[in-house]
Amino acid sequence: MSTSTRDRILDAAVEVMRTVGFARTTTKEIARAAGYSEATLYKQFEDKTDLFLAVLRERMPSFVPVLNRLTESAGEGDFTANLTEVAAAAYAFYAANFPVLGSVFSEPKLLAAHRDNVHKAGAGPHRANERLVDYFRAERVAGRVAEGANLELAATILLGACFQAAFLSSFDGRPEDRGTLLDVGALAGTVERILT
Amino acid sequence: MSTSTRDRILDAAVEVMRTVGFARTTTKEIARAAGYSEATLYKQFEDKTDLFLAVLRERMPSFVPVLNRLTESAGEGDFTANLTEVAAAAYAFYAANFPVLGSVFSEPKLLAAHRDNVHKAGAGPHRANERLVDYFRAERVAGRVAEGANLELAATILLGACFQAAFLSSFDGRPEDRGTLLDVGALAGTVERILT
DNA sequence: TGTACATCAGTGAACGCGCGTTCACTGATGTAC
DNA sequence: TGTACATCAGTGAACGCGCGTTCACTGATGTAC
Repeated sequence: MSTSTRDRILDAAVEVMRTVGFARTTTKEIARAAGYSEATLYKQFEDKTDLFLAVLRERMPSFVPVLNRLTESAGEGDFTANLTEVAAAAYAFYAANFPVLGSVFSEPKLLAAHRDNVHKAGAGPHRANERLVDYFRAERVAGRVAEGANLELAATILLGACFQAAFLSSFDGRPEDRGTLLDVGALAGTVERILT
Repeated sequence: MSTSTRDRILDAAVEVMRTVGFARTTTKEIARAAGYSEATLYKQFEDKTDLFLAVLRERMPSFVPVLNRLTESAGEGDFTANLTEVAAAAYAFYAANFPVLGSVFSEPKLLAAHRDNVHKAGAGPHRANERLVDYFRAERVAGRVAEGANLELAATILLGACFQAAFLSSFDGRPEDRGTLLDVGALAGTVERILT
């Protein structure tokens, strides 16, 4: 089972975006990286915007599966360890994708189209917050989260801290130094205290 | 005292960036918005990158002054009210500037040059976190913050929550709805509890 | 005062370049009889 | 089996356009005598 032409183009596009940046991601560069002529891109996609939207839709990973898995096994494992896992996954995701995510804001038309796509699919960046709240709710049922706790705020705090730390390390050009910039363990501990 | 040609160009550039987006901010558009010919841009700036760097350096506001003022009057006023003020200022700043800030990631060369500029000036986005820690430290001296509190984490939590909320509202295209997306008062209260 | 010249902010029109996009084409593979 | 034709993934070369940039120029203002 070899990968399709379309898949190879999408892979090439996301690689070019990551290496030379969104603004320099031209049809020529994508074709070159994919090993096809530019004309082939236009057999697979209507135009450049269509190709970009497909990359955004089909090549952006997510850490929502981590949240779903935790929700299913709520009440099990060490609570702090679970929160640490969420924070680490969130940080890794944001740090890996901040440059691409941010770049989309440079083309308002593309951003609007992507937002509509994502909205129709019931997805979007706010989805992570909602799913984290779902997990907290499940833990509340399991008795590990207090009744009066502000779940939305706790989720914003946990993900927001990871998001900002990822932004700072992307800005400094070193997306790897997660340990120095954010102590995910301490963050998890603090969020746990907020929830209990 | 009329504004200089240079100032008018910078004002026009930042306006165009905000209205049509970074990718569509061409020399033609800037000249048009400023009321000059394109040639005039090149009398004031070496090239387009030089102009963009000047915009980033001289036209990006900051909420650091808010933090400095609070630090100077540490121990005064209501602590929660102070934290709420910080959160509101941070949210307003991030929401207003996220599109431009994010767009810079689309041009890695520009990002690197801006990072160096900002680094030489002793500034940068991490500066807000540092100055907030300074404020917390001053409040610790004033007796309103506990000795063992993790000040860096508290700062990341406060600013990170604002940052992510600003991102979400920018993504949804409505940078104004601060009230619905983030309860700055509840956030301030939670951060205060972390610190005491 | 008038006159000659220097300075300087600003411009119209052109430039080469690289972009996204298209078109007529090729050559390999599959199919019918 | 060979032959004639259809299909289809992929391309080389060109296209018009809008970009950033430059150049020779203008016309108003300042200055010297």
